[in-house]
Amino acid sequence: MGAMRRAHHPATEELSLPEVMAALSDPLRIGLVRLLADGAERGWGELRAPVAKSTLSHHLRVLRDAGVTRTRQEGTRCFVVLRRRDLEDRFPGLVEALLGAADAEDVGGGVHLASDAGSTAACR
Amino acid sequence: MGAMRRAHHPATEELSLPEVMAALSDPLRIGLVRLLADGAERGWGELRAPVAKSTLSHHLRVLRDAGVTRTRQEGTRCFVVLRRRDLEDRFPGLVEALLGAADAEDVGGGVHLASDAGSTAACR
DNA sequence: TTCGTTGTTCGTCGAATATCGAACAAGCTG
DNA sequence: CAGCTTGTTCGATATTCGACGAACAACGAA
Repeated sequence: MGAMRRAHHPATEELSLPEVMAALSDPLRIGLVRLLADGAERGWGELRAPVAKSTLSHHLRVLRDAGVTRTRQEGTRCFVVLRRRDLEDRFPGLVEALLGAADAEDVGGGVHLASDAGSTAACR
Repeated sequence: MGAMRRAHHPATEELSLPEVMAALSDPLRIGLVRLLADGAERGWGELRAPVAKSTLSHHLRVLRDAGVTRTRQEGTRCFVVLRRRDLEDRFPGLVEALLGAADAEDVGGGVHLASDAGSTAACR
């Protein structure tokens, strides 16, 4: 793939509150964070969103540049994980509050895993 | 003044998480929210920020439209107050987390009250 | 009524953002 | 090596955003 040259990944101390807030102000990106909320590392290929792959790549980059997620590359594919610990250290309670609110109104519901049946209606 | 026609003020149930997050992703607006964090209603004239008044008006509008603040008009001047209760109802913990993080790194420190000596160095 | 005060709105600019399709690059696979 | 898969990057748009100064509107005061 495109090398993902210099994946950047800001250090914990470098996280910027406005930047993180901005990264978390897009429904699609909130949806991605919700998917990653369980702490599991997800493969790019598992992610399904109603946008072109280049657009999804862009959003994942915004999250990564802001320090919200960490991307790892393994062979041809890459994996994403939420940097929950780092975020909690710098902005205590922020992610939890966001996730609570986002779940309550299903923000970013268009984003789901490949294994999911139909987004909201997971079971049955 | 410019009438402030149809101040809009979304109802509590209408608050949008992405919109609120976006409103809170600007350093200057975060600074304003920090000023209003004590729950006190502030007059427009008390607010000091390193931008033109039209720009400040714009930011206050963004906050109001997103439902973060409420603006009241009294005669010639208007007053602003943080809609903390409403925000807490819809997005529990969000404002508190934001304020905690913002205070920790003095985000939006350029915004202060007219009575403040020099922003950070309040006393002496 | 004529000012002065106080904010809002307008027009404009440059920068940033969201999106897409196409081209590209880096690893596997055959 | 040739080809496939998987993402990234590159334009190209269209939209939005932040900022400013100037014009405007509403109210109180002289």
